Amino acid sequence: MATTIKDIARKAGVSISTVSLVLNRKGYVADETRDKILSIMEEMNYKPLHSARKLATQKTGNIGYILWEGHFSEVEMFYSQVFLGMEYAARRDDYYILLTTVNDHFDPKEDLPRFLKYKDVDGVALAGRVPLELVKYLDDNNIPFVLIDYEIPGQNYNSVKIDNYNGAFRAVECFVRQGRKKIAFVGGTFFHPSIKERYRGYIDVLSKYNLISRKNPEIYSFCEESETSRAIGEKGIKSLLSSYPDIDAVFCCNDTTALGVISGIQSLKKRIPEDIAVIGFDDIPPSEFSSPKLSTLQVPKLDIGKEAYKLLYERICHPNIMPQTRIIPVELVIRESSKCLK
Amino acid sequence: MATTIKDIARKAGVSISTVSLVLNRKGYVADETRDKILSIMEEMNYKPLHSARKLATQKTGNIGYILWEGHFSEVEMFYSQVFLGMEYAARRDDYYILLTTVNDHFDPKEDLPRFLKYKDVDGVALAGRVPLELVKYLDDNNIPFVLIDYEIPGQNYNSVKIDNYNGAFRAVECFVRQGRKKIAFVGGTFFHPSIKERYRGYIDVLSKYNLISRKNPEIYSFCEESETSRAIGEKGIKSLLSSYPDIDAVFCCNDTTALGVISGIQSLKKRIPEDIAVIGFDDIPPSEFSSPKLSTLQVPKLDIGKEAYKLLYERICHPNIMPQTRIIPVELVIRESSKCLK
DNA sequence: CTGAAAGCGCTTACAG
DNA sequence: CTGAAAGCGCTTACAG
Repeated sequence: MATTIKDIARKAGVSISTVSLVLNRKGYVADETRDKILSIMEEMNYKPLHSARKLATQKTGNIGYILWEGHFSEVEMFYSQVFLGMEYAARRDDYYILLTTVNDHFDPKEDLPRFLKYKDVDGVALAGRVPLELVKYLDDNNIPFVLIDYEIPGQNYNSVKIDNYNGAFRAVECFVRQGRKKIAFVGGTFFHPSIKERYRGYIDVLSKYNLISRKNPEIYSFCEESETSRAIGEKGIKSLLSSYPDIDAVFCCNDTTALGVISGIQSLKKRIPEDIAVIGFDDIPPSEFSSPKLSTLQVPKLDIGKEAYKLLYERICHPNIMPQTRIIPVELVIRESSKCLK
Repeated sequence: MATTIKDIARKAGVSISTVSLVLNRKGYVADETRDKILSIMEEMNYKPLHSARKLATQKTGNIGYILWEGHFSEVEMFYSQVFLGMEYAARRDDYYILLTTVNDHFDPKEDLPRFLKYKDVDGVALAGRVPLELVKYLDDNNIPFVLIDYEIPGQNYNSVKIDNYNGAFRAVECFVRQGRKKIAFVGGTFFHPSIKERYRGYIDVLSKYNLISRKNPEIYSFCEESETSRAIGEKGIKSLLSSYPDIDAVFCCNDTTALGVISGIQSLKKRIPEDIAVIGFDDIPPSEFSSPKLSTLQVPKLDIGKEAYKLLYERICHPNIMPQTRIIPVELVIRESSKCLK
């Protein structure tokens, strides 16, 4: 048998109430008493039993982390890193993070994650694109939640976002400063708000520098209505180059796509960055090892998880505070694929 | 307030004991009573509170899943998929899986995962290479555990392994059948038993077909003492080809390495599979999209997780059963990188 | 086959 | 500042 609060109380010659008070840093306890109890706890290696605590406080001590299955199964380490960031942050408050996935076809009656069905979480983080019905369910049932890298138009929810617009803006502006004129965009479905925002940043730079205008309305962009992949990147750039062989820079909606773009450019025997410069978005691990190494916008994944946790935690503690949005800045990392030409 | 066992009992006109009995499918309850209770539960959407249940049964209802941080942060989706497999299997018994990472430098006093420190799990799955001290800790403390894709020499623990040897054997034999003679191996550290086994399979095929022998002892293998990566694959094949330009096939310790090998071969302007055939191991998602598409040994990741769960569960229920090892078969998937030549 | 009662290990007003 | 007591929602011998 593990040692319990009773054992501590007995050994310290106090009641279990007092032990509980010092355990929870609540109420007034004489310094002397507190120190004694603390040292006995230490000595006996006492750890309160979570299930007992949860039963008494009517809290679950868990947070759910829900990810669309497609995201989890693909090359995306992105949301796994965000998960880790949450898990690190949650240690502070002894929260456990329960990870599960949901499908596209989501019916709240059938597909509700177990931890929601059994009310085993105090709140939920939704990572990336998730079914609307799920969000609605959480909202209707007053379950605190936070959206990560996703937003629902017209709704004001707790959310943590990447600074997609400014990141894209900076990347494309960097091309312009290098004197590049024909800057293409390769991406996936705009169904994901992040991609849309990145595209918006791209367009705004072109406008700012008159690279598109009324007399020059051509936009070199390829967007496939599907999840991003290397394959799409390769296909996209090949398609663009066949129509516009003088493209000299490509901004990609993310690194996965960019790695495909690099392959595509190389298979056409063009040089990177001499002929065409490439910048991605996300900074996934392979980007550092690609050849040439991929320039990209570094997204601090662990920080995103951490912020998401903090937001969610606040909401759990104060259910009535206003929903907040936190924008996480990104950093432009210039590597070989967009090096400045001499 | 959610509905409790009391509410059900009152409405059914029975005691909470009886409700509990039907909840747990225990003891004898009159069919009529049972049906009535069941339908009332359904009607009131009753779900037992896990923390209360856990407190009463002295079980935690959780299983820990521990992963070396390096594995989680790298390109490896492998162990995430295994995790998913466990999570699916665990639904059957209402177990939650708690995922966390550990570092290389592991001190049981400092770095013990929270769920172990607080005794919040009934058992633990160890995925891939984990610190020996951790395994020792679990063993010493009689905490049920299962090793996934890892083994500890000289120890007989519950474990789920990939059929590395036979997979490798089949892949290399496939090269031989195509008439290839100079078959190379590119890999990472043998510190990981799986890689060692794959190498063993490779060598045994060479011996079987007299591709190595006393008068022909040359082995074309490159193994870097580090974690595998695309970079290592690229470096490895370039190094091998500079010494042995007539290599006509490469078996790689895993797909990540193989993708690097492909880049390396392509940068040297050799054709795949005409000049050199390539086979990897694991079947990670990018392998299907590489150009050429990578032949590989498909490892059923979800099944591994499922088996690991089952093994662990049995062990939790029957602490004294003998440790078992389950070998999960793999399937050779021939894609473009090792297509047969006409 | 069913119910009353004790117990799991904690928290939390409340009284002093 | 501290303790006695009730309570959180369940399970489990035990008695009948």
